[in-house]
Order: sequence, then C-alpha cells, then structure tokens
Amino acid sequence: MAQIIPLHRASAPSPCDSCTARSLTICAGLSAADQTKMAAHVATVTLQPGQMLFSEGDSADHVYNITSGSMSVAKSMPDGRRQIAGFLGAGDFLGVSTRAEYKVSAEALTETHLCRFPRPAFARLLEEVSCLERRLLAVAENEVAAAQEQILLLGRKTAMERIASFLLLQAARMKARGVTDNPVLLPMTRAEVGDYLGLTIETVSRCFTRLRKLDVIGLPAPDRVQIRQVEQLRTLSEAA
Amino acid sequence: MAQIIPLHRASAPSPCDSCTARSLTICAGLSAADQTKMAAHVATVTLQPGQMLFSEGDSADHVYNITSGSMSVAKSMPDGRRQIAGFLGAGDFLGVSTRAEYKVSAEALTETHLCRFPRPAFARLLEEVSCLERRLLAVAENEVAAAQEQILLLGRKTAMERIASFLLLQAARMKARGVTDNPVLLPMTRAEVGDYLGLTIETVSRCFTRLRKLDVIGLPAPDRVQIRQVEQLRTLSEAA
DNA sequence: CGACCCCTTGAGGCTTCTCAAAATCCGTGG
DNA sequence: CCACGGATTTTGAGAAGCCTCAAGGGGTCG
Repeated sequence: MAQIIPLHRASAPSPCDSCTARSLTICAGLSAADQTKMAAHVATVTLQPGQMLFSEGDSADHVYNITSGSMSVAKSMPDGRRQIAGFLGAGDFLGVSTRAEYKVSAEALTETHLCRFPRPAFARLLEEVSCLERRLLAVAENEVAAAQEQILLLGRKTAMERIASFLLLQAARMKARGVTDNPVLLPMTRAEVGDYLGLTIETVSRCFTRLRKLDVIGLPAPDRVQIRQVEQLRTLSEAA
Repeated sequence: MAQIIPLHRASAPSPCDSCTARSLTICAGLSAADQTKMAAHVATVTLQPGQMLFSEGDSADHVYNITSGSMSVAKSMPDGRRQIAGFLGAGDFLGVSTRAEYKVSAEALTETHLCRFPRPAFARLLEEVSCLERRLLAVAENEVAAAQEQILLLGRKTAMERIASFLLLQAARMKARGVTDNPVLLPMTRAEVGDYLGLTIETVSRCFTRLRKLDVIGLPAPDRVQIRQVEQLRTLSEAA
C-alpha cells in the first residue's frame, strides 16, 4: 500500500523555465513567446515513489504536466478495493477537468517531476495561447480512446488476455516515447499491474509464469519482460 | 443480435435547421449568428432500433450529435465478445476524435435522430465558432470521468454491485435530463445491459430477480425498474 | 546477517459463466 | 378478442476461472 505523504512534504515548488523548454509536450511546437508566457506561471514539483500528488476528493486547485517519471491514476472503494485507471508518463496531464474536486488519486511510481499551474493561471493560459485548447482536446480524445480499450479489456478479456494486451500496450507506449521497447520495462509492482488489470497479484504472477514457460516472454528481472514471440503474444491477447 | 443495416438504408440525410434550434446542446447558448453558421452545414439522419450508425474501422468522415433517441457505443473482439463502452442520449456527440477511422461502433437502441456534420465542415466550425472548442473539451473531460467510473466498476465490482451502480447511474442520468427518474426506464435489452456491465444476460437477470425479492426494486415491466429503497441500492453498489 | 518487501507457488472455495429449458412478452393475423 | 410464433427474459444445474488464504523464495538495505 502506498504511503500517503502530504504534498508539502515533497520538494517545494520552485520557479521553472527549463521544463517548458525540455519536455513539456504541450509546448513542443509553441512559439517562443507562447512558451515564455507559460513559463511565467509554472512551478515544479518532485515526487518520490509512492508519494501521492493528490487524492480523490481533494480540492482541484492545480493542473499538472509530467516532465519526467511515471504516475498512476486510480479510484478506490470504501473497503479498500482499488482500480488504477491508467499509467501516465512524461508529457501527460493531470487535473485538466474543470471540477471543484479531483475524481481520482494520482501517485508517483518512480521519482517524478511535474510542472504545476495554479488553476486560474491555467485558465488564463487557455485564453492567451490559442492552440492550447486544440491540443488539450486532442489529448482528451486520446484518453477517451484509451479508456474504451481498457473498458473492453476489463469487461470481456480473460486474465491471460489482459496480461498479453498489457505487455503489448506497454511495449507500444515505450516505442512511441522513443525508448527501447524490448525488453519492456515495468516501473510498477505486481500489485499495481493487478490493480490496473482488475486482477490479484497472484493471478498476475501466475500468468507471467505461464507465459515464461510457453517461452513467449522472458523475465530477466521482475520489472523487465523480454518479448520472445510477439505474434504469439498478439494471438493470446484476444484468444478465448 | 443487432442487424447490420447500411447507413444508406436509413432515411436520407436532409438539410436541417430545426435541430440546432431545438435540442442540439452544443448550440444552447450560442449566438443566433453562430447557430446559423452551424445550421448551414448540418444534415439529419434517422436510425431505427438496431441500426448501426458506423462500425469499428469505418472511415471517420462525419461528426454526429444526437437530437433525440439513445445509442450505444461498443467495441468487439474477433470471436464475437462485445463490450459496450457507454450509452448516449440527446445532446451527446459521436466521432469527434480526429482519427482516420472510428475506434468504436455506434448503434441505435431506440429510434434516433442525429445531426450530421461532414468532418471538414466540422473543422471549419471549430475555427468559426470560438467557444465550440471549450465546450467539446468540457464534454470530453466528462467522458473521461465517466469512463474512469466504468473502469472501476468493471475492474473491481461484483455483479450485484454493478447492477446497483447501473440503476443509480441510469436514474441520475434521467433526472439530469429532466425525465422522471423513478421508475427508471431501460431503453436497452438485458443483453445490452450485460455487454455494458461485463456480465452475461443470465447474471443480469438473476441480479434483478434478487433485488426484486429483497424488495429493493420492483419490475412492473422488463424495461422499467421501480426503485423502492434508494439507500439500500446505494449500499449494495459498493458493498463487498 | 537479518528484516522487510515483493514475487512466486500451492490448495481450496466462490462467483460467474456455460449450457439447457421453461416462462413471459409482443406483434401479427385470424 | 384470441391464438400463434418469435424474441426476450427467467430459472436451473453443473463447470470453470479467478480469488482467498497460506507458505515459501529472492532481493535489497540497514
């Protein structure tokens, strides 16, 4: 279980202009003038593994953009059952929705750096930077498509199909980010994979073992998955 | 199983200005001039129950807005397993995502009327009507939040919890639309409820029966659910 | 070296699915 | 108005997949 550490325990936000220049995807392609406008409002936040950025029900005061690292976005039930809705990485947004409260919790998986915008500043930014809205809309549409895929996975796929789909998805995401996609890196624990796929850690572990015995994957380390037979994995991701 | 009827078998699209004036939510609050701009590009489409508007993989040539009726948005697997990602009603959008192909199928549950925008016209509209993008962003954010709720339901809730959550959600949606929210109307079959909740029709039916025997709900007709004990239903929606 | 955490493996139980059949609803036509 | 046929819903019995509970490795860090 993740520790819940108040945000102020994280390294204090500080003025930041490098994040816009480096890897804030939203800024890629913006004019220099627009980038400057954004940088003026930006602060950085650093989180250690297991630290919460915000929790379900917290007042939604800020919008965040991940500079580096990886996070999970989750919802919980009163009895402790948890479901991770998605994993986020560099360039992804948190808290864009215009609500009074966050509807999900956000937790760091690895050391993570974020850009933080106070909501009013972010709203002003939307006015000033004309193409920002278009970008956010495209991002949101992608999120919807990813969520629909996840809904199919959770509603209709078997444990093995979920694991196979997950590995392929993770590989595709790494490739899209320009990182080596084989072996696949899993910056999350088995518990987090399970909470993402709607399974228990035991079932996740058993599926990995079965895939290894079938020689479809290799497991050089618990957080490293060597894909040996992509086609077989693809078949397993939708075979009944 | 829904019949697959090519779109051209539906009533032919025809010029439409009434739909913008009446219930096209996107237009509510727009200036008269902006509404006129939109109407110029709009055609209407009418679908009968079971008719497909488009299927997964179809070329995404149009954007739609539902004027009246209800539809389902679904994804399928090669072996026929189907998962409904959501139900849509008056005011909801279809096909906003800027992709070459639709990633889901859209099917009418009841007789449905839609406004249809050719994609290029819709893109122009985004330029011309300044507040449209903001609206679409808000809509997309709501879709993401709804999808996350659905992900929690599919990943972690029991059959009974899913049914209870579904009934409460359906009641809330009807209330939001200004329709009577008790009894709840279910414009979809048990098969569609099952495909939405990741269950079989038998399990859906058994849960309804159990709720009826507990006197939590009444079933005056298969498509009508009288909620007798809201609090009990709320408890059941997250009790293990 | 030992404690802790995470991962793996095993045995048994429970929820849900599958397969099958009966009951109900609904539109059609006599 | 009633009888009929098809589709939908309900109910039942048995099977299967995943979860729960429990114990045993393996790695890391103090």
